[in-house]
Amino acid sequence: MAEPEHEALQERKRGSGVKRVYELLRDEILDLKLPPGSPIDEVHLAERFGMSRTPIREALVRLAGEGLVETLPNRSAMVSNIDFVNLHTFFDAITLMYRVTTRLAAQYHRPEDLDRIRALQVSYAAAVDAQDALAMVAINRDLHAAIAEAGRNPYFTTLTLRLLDEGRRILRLYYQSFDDRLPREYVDEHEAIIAAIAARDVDLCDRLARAHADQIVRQVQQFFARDQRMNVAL
Amino acid sequence: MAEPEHEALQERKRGSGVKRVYELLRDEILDLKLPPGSPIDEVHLAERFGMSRTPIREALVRLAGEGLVETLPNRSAMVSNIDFVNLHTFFDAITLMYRVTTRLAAQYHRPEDLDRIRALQVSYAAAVDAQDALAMVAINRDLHAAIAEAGRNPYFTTLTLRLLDEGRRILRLYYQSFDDRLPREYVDEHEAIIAAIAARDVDLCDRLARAHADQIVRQVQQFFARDQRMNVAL
DNA sequence: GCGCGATTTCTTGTCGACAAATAAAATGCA
DNA sequence: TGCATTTTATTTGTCGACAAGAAATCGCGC
Repeated sequence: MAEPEHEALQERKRGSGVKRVYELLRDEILDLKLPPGSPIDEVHLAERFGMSRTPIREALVRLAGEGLVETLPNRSAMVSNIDFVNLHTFFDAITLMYRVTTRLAAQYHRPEDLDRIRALQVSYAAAVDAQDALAMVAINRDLHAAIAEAGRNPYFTTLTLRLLDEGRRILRLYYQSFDDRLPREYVDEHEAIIAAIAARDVDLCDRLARAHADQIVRQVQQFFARDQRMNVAL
Repeated sequence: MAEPEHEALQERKRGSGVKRVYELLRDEILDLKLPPGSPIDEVHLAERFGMSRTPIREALVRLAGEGLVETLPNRSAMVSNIDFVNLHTFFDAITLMYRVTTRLAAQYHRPEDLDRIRALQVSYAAAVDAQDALAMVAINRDLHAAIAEAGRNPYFTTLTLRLLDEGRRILRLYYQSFDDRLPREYVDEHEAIIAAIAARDVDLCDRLARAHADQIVRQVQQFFARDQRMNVAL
């Protein structure tokens, strides 16, 4: 019998329910705590969070809108699968978004954007030094999200965020394969990109972002190519 | 007293309610029948569609996810405003998506894609000949959507669709300014793009798509620059 | 023992109702 | 009369319940 999530026997405020379950469910999906393909039972979640099915439902609809859960009519929703067959479409998209958002950041960033980006870069380097792969993945997402924000194009920012989140699941599979020796080179590449943004050098940003993305893509592809899990997951 | 939408006193099937109200509401927003900024009353919609508030609510959540309605906590949802100040971000985004999806279409299209695209192009030319601006806008959307589909990258396709829909509202304002003499040149440009896709000429696709997008952007920008409505809407 | 249909169970989709939160109206006071 | 405060009214957010659809179970005939 699942307890109603320790702290919250009562709801704190009126609109907080959906937000809580949305964010937590989201995190659990992206952290692979809820494995792709696993079914999602509404009543189960309702008792777990100690609330009615209505707010659960709304959270699921939102997650479905972002492609994180799939819903079939009259059947249980499930955590959406990672499409290994068409993984290249993901790589194409995130490579382009890396390039575009970095270019725009070079054009439109403001001083406070650079402060945020540099602070994240410090955290990123610390995570690499500490060999903390999980933190590294999470901060990498936040770093590129901050760069996208600095570009100030909401359409590109939205797509980039979606790709970064989807990428969190993929990188999770990737980085958990080598628990030691996190690549120091990403830190240097980030450093170069940030410098190019600060210098407002658009072309250099484009080249660096493309090289950065290509490098990640190459490594992840190599990993999936030699890993059996890929074929199993098909 | 609003009648429950003529035909449907009873629901046809179980899951059809949300879909119906979602699509209709969506169309009304994109056709500017529901002007930007107008509030959306849930109970009003509920009686209008002859159903409970629950499915209405779900449709609104979905529309909010696509950015077509904005919701404030404990306050009425409203049709999202068109952000004239940052219109250039929209133009940047749709220009890039035109280029990318057309390139990808050249690479990955299949014969049946070309059939669909050519059929839409015929409809488009017919709409131009008939001086039907509304149909022209709608078919233009479907045509570029079909091109994006042929490119087979769901991330780009999703963003392109969102931009095309948002663009439907903007083009609506634009085209209703001149009711006669619809530009024949767009037909020719489309024709050239389709030929380049069929020839699988990626570079040509890129150039043509960019020129096509730039041309539309230029015209619309000129329109908004000289139109007072822009400043009013700020 | 096994295939196939009926029945039961289980989960979702929808409903009507109630309470919280906000907006609007009315009241009191200077 | 003008402003602050209380009261009312409207609208959302959440709830529990019920019915429809689909999956699982059971029963029956072969």
